[in-house]
Amino acid sequence: MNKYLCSIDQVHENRVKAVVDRLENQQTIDDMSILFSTFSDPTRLKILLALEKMELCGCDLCAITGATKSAVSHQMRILKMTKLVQSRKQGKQVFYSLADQHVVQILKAAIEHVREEQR
Amino acid sequence: MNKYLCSIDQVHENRVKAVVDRLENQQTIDDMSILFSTFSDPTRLKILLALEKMELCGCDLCAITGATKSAVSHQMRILKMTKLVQSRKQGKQVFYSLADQHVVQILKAAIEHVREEQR
DNA sequence: AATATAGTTGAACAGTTGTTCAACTATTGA
DNA sequence: TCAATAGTTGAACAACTGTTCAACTATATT
Repeated sequence: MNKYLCSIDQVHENRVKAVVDRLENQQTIDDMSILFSTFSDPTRLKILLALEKMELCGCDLCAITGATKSAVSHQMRILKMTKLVQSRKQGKQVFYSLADQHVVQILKAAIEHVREEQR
Repeated sequence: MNKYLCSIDQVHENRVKAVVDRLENQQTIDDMSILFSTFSDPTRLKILLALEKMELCGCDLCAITGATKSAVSHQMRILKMTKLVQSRKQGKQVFYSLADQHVVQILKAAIEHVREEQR
C-alpha cells in the first residue's frame, strides 16, 4: 500500500490525525463488518427476524423463508458459528433460537431506519 | 419455489402462521439487507466511522483507509447513492459528511456488541 | 427390518462485489 | 497557457457467497 498515492495538504494532516486517534481499532471494524455481513443476506436476516419472535425448527424456517432444507441448514451453520443462534435437538427436529438478545437492538434500529426512508 | 419441499407438522402450522403474521414485510427485510450490505465492507465501514468524527475530503479518506483515490471514489458513490453520505465541492476538493445521524445509532450498537464478544 | 422424515455435508455453479488500471474532467497556481 | 492535484468513470479481474444437487446420517413409526 503506497502511502504517497494521496499526498495530504499540510492543513488536513491535523484532521486526519485527530480522526485516526479517535477511530475504532481495526479488529473492531473487522468484527463489525463480519457481523453486518451476516445480516446482509435476506434469507439469513429473515431467519433472525423470525427467531426473534419465537423458537422454531428447521422445517418451520423452510416454510417461512421459502428456502430448501439444505439452504436453511447451510445458513444455520453460519448463524451458529457466529454465535447468533443456538440449537437443541428434539427427536428428528432441531429447534433454533437467538443466542444473543443484544443483536435485536441492532435489528430494531435498522428497521426504524428503513421505515423512515420508506415513507 | 416448491412449498411442498418441507411438509410441516400439523403442530407447527400455528407457529409458522403466527411468525409470518408478525414478521416484517419483504420490502423492509430487503431494505435492511441492503443497508447491512453497505456496512459489511471494512473500507466503507471505516469511512463511515471516520465521517462520524468529522467532515473529511476524499484525500483525507485515502490517508485514513489506505485505499487509492479511485477505490475511495467508487465507495463514496455507493454511500451517496444509499443516502448515507452527502458531499460539497470546495475548489478541487470534495468534502463528505454523514447525511443521516440515525445510522450512527446502528453503528454504536454494533460497536458495543463486538466489544462484548472481544472480552 | 423397512420406510419416511429432519437435517447435514461437500462440490459445483452462477451471481455479486471491491479493487485496480488507464483515461478522463475540473480546478488551482505558476 | 501549462503543469499539478483532486476526483470520476468504466472495463477487467479475482475473490467471495448463496443456492442447488446428490449423497449422506439420525430418529421415529410401522
